[in-house]
Amino acid sequence: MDALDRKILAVLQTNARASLQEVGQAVGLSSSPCWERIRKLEAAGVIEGYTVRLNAQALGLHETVLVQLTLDSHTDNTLEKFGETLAAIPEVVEAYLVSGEYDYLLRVAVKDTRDYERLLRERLYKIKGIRHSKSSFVLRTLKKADLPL
Amino acid sequence: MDALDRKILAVLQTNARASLQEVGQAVGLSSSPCWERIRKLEAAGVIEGYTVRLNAQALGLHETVLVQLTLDSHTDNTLEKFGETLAAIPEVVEAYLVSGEYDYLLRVAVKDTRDYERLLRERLYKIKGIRHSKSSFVLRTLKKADLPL
DNA sequence: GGTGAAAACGGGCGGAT
DNA sequence: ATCCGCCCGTTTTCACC
Repeated sequence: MDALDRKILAVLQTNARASLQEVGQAVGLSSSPCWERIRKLEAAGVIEGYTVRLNAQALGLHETVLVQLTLDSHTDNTLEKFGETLAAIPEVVEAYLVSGEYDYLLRVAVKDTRDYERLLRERLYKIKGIRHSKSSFVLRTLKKADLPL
Repeated sequence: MDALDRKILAVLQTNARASLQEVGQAVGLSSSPCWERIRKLEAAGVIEGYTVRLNAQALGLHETVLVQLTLDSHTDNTLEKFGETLAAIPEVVEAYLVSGEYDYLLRVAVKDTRDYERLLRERLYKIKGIRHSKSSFVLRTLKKADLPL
């Protein structure tokens, strides 16, 4: 992982479909060594995969909600079960176990507030051991950036 | 945007580098209409671009911090200036204006706690008009998923 | 670790159904 | 609107530096 690798990653972050020649040109290399480096970055697990950046609005996902959760118990078992439960809820896009006054933060993407109410009632509140929950609706997304390199 | 388009998007979410033939096979179409549909989804802005999923750990970004911020003022001007300031800080990966008891939530990716302390001192605390801030360190990432389709 | 060229592959566009 | 096939660019390999 040298400076050239980071440059390559930066290019791929902005356009993962750039041809190897474009990548090479951008970093000052020909296509073959670029390909070799990318292959190694994939093998090393630095590159986990390639995705598409989608417009949530265009897909009808008009509301994003940030949910703070506190659980009753904090055993290994609880954490694992909770993780599995969240994994099964497609609307839960991100989930973090955090330090501080609450335990978990979720980012949830839903069609509208009615959809969120249903999710809360039928999915989240059905989870055993939730002591407390607080929902904050996203009013505006100010930034959504790639990882700093 | 029909069911086929959603299927195509689902395939691209898991692997944006899948060949058109692979995508076609997965959705039950040949490559040409797939390409046509993808082109239209790009033109319509549903597909905003293609990125690479990177392993933050492997890049030396060992800490993720969720920062709650409250500002003094809430005018249009304040919001805009604040947005521009955040845009210039590469470690700020996500930033939301939210409803509730605090105003903004940031997700910040840094090398370590020392790095975060520097960011806080040299960048965030330099922002005029911050009334309050609260940092929560991510102890475990439970989920990082694509948008639900 | 880099280049450059050759072979294999897939994307991009026509015409037919 | 989907399929088929042709052509050209790109990916991937390989011998050489």
